[in-house]
Amino acid sequence: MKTVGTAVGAPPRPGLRERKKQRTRDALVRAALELIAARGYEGTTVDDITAAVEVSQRTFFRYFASKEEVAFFVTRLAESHVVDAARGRPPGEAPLEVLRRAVLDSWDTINEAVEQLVPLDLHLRVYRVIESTPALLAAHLRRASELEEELARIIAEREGLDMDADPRPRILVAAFGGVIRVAERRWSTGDDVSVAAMKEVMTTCLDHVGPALAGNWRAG
Amino acid sequence: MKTVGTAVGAPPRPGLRERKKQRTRDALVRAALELIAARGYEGTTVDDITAAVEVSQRTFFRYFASKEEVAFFVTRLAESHVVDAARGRPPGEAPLEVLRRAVLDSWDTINEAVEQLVPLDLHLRVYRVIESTPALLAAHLRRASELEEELARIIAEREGLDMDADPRPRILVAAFGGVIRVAERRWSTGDDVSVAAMKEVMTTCLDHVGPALAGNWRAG
DNA sequence: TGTGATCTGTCAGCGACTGACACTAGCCTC
DNA sequence: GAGGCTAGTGTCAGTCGCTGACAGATCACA
Repeated sequence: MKTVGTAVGAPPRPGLRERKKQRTRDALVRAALELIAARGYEGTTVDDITAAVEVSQRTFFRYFASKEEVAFFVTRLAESHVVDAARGRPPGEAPLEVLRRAVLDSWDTINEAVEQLVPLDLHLRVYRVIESTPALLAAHLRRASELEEELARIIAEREGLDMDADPRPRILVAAFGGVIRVAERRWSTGDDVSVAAMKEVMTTCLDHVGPALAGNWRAG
Repeated sequence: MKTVGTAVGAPPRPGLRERKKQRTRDALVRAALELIAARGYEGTTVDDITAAVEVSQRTFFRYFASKEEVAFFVTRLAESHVVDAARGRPPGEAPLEVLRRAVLDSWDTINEAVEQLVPLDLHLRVYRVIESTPALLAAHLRRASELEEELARIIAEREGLDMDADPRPRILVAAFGGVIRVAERRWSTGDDVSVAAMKEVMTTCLDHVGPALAGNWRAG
């Protein structure tokens, strides 16, 4: 009984108000990312962003809890895709394989979803700013640790374990997460920033974990 | 020719000025940690801290770059001990063993050094605040990642590798670091907060990594 | 069309942090 | 021991991120 004149089952087309909100939110995100990519994070004030979109500062903070949050808007999208992919893995699959496939397979849909919002190139430039800005890097790592907690929950549930009694889900995910971050960094600072390259870097990094943990590796 | 009246080779006793600085720095750290442990991080303003020590806010920021920094003063001590321990490991030892021993063996000297500055119990209470305050947790993770970078450098050097060409040092350290963080958290939230308990938690967590990464672990 | 819920802008204010300046106190030389 | 030099401190003013309170505008819906 919310709207009239729309077919049952069809997604009720949002009203004017909702669409307006969506538009200003998107405009804020785009302006923010553009400015951050160009002038850096600290070099961009919230007033700069709101001036570009012609809204008040107060409005900005009604959409985003902090200046940080807008910088991670796209990243957030990617994270939710990974979680969904992990949830969708077939039962019985080995835990590490679940994580591996969740990350690798979700990349295509991630890029597609990102493009809807901002150019992929812009996102990459912002990502590099995140990696090189202490305050943002800290926030990024905290977000990553929250994502790991979520993934650990999924693994624990799949395996029928109590996360607080058995440390293995968190351990696996923590080790995995550490490796992913190394791979992310190698990819974003490398020459080839294509999706294929990203997958390749991830794969080789993951393949190195076992051997790296096992004993002496003089035989490079 | 710096001072007169002190035997050659003896550490030149710092002048009155230097001692005064040391005293206010220590007083600020102690007051800050006490307040943070009692009222939480956000509940403690810099003005609260400086009022307790009777110095101006400006002085605080000449000693510490940020409010965060003072919260990590003790943590910082511990970190440097771990790095030193890793550097002191005998050549030829396997990389993972270097990290393991560096962390486990340095704990005794860490606690000793911490006690010089503040009661161990206070440090533990502050640590729990760090873990439960988003802003501090983020900073903590960033610091940890810097520590990992340093450890990766040490490993790479020991093994005669170029860190930027060979990802294995960073991968190993990242995986290791992830596990250590899980162990830290398990320990700090558990009942037994003794050093022995800490070592035991670390050991069991580290022993789980290999098996956790390897395939299916239904056999609990 | 009018009524009520939502969204927005303005304003005032807090807390972290910084630059500039003046003042004080330990240091060092003569 | 008086002098100047330097380093440490306090005061002040200002920026930036962020929030609560209020008032006016805008949309939804009967």
